[in-house]
Amino acid sequence: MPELPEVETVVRGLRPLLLGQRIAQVEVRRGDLRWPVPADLADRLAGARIIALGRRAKYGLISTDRGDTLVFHLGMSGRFRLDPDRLLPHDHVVISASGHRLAFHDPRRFGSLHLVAGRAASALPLLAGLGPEPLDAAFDGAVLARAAAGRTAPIKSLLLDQRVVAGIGNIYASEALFRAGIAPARAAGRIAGQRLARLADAVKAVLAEAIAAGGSSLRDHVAVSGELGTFQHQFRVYGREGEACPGCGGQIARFVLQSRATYACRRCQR
DNA sequence: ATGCACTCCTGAACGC
DNA sequence: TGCGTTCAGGAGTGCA
Repeated sequence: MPELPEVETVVRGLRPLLLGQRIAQVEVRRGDLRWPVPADLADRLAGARIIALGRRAKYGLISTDRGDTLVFHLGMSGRFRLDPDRLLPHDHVVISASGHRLAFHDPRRFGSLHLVAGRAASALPLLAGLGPEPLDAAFDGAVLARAAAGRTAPIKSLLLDQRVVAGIGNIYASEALFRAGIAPARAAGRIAGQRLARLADAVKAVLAEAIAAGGSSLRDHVAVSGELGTFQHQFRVYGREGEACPGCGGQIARFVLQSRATYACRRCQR
């Protein structure tokens, strides 16, 4: 569930708690997440001071004064529990810093923790293949046009391809396509450049609004504080099968596109 | 190179 | 009430 806005919300919650703090201890209680937790993770983090927190695509980045960056991915059900009274099942990794204790909690274990040398997100091999950040100026209609040229795959697949643009997931793909008036199944290579420019703008708008709302809390996402995001109340099509389209009043359709639930208005989106 | 089905995992929701 | 089934989906893998 966590897409870019949710990860951004989590990082913004972690930053004031952790910035400048020294990590006292890291306990790996269960290491077989989406990828194995590095065996030396605890040793390399213990005693280090946290000097920066950031985000790249759906990855959170926690850098230390030892030149390492702890990279986390929340997968679908990952979250951080702040100062837990007691540890629960699925609290896989516990980070104890000077002032706070954080448990990385992930029932489905689609999330992951990595430790990489270096600090600049662009230099981290793990993140090397990612496309531009959608909210950066470097992402625009021209980027989409280049990626779409000659492609017969649905435009929604392109939005979900992290090599094309990094951070969009299933929910915001549907929302952005609705705002741009483009049918999710339309072949990417058969969309005019002007419409792709509109799509890039729609991506930026929906992500920015979602960040401002603290992300979307459907099932699993919560901020570090425990606060729920509210953007799910502003979805125009996602999860609204059969409801009235905010554009034309017709019924919003749900269909499966490449084994992903997809929501769209057949009349407004072409 | 491209497209796409499959896979991992668990809990919630649903149907009988 | 209780059981079994379906669904949710990020992203890597493998095949056509």
